[in-house]
Amino acid sequence: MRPLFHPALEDIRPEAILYALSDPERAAIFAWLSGAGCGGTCSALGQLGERVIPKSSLSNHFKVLRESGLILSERQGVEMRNQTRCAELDERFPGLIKAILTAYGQLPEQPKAD
Amino acid sequence: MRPLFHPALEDIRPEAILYALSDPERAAIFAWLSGAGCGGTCSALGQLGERVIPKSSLSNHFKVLRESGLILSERQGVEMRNQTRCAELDERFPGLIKAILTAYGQLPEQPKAD
DNA sequence: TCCGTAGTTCAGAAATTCGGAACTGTTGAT
DNA sequence: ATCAACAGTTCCGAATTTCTGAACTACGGA
Repeated sequence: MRPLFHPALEDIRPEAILYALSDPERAAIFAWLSGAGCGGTCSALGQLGERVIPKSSLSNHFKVLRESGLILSERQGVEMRNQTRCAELDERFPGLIKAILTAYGQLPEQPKAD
Repeated sequence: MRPLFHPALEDIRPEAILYALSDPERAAIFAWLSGAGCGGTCSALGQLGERVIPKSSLSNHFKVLRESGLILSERQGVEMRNQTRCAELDERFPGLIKAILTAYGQLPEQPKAD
């Protein structure tokens, strides 16, 4: 397995962030990570809405979030702990993440972990 | 030519906005429209950065912006006047558009019309 | 009516995304 | 040490989406 790539704060590009969060499934994962203080793992995520997300897709979602600079992933034993980079991001792009989460929050659908 | 579709304010979805603006070319067009108070047209746009954007691509960019709810297009004689829906949008998604434009604004590249 | 300009639509090539199956790496049990 | 189970990744073919040149439509002026 290749080592995980995380962009440096100054290399994070707005288009990558918008792209990553333009997928409602990914946005829901990110929102869930923002909420759950602990480092969320793929398997802890369970289901988001109706659909069961195949694990290869889930893995890809985390990869997109990671490489866009939205989250930090770290292997911890057998599982992968993920946390948002919200504080850093708000420094670089003031108000952006919050505005996006708020925008999504206005819709009925909520992320729900089982 | 089919009549132009514009979503009602309440039908505008955050994912559509993020998707539309996750393309730097489209974001630059939108930023340019936000700046230029007048209704910008395709041909007034000229060039954005290095690349000359083919007009079919340009037409498609405007369509994506329009159908995501970001801009209002109106035929005026032979040309199409476009303006942003910033005020409305800020009501529905407070702070979102501004934060996105600010995020892009931090990068060196500027939209430039010839 | 005929021409030029502004923009749209069409269609095929290229690129991207999706997801099942196989694989890797880690832990714990025997 | 070997094995099994589990968490997640990678691979790769199918489906979808994007891109753009060429053809087309719409309008205005001469």
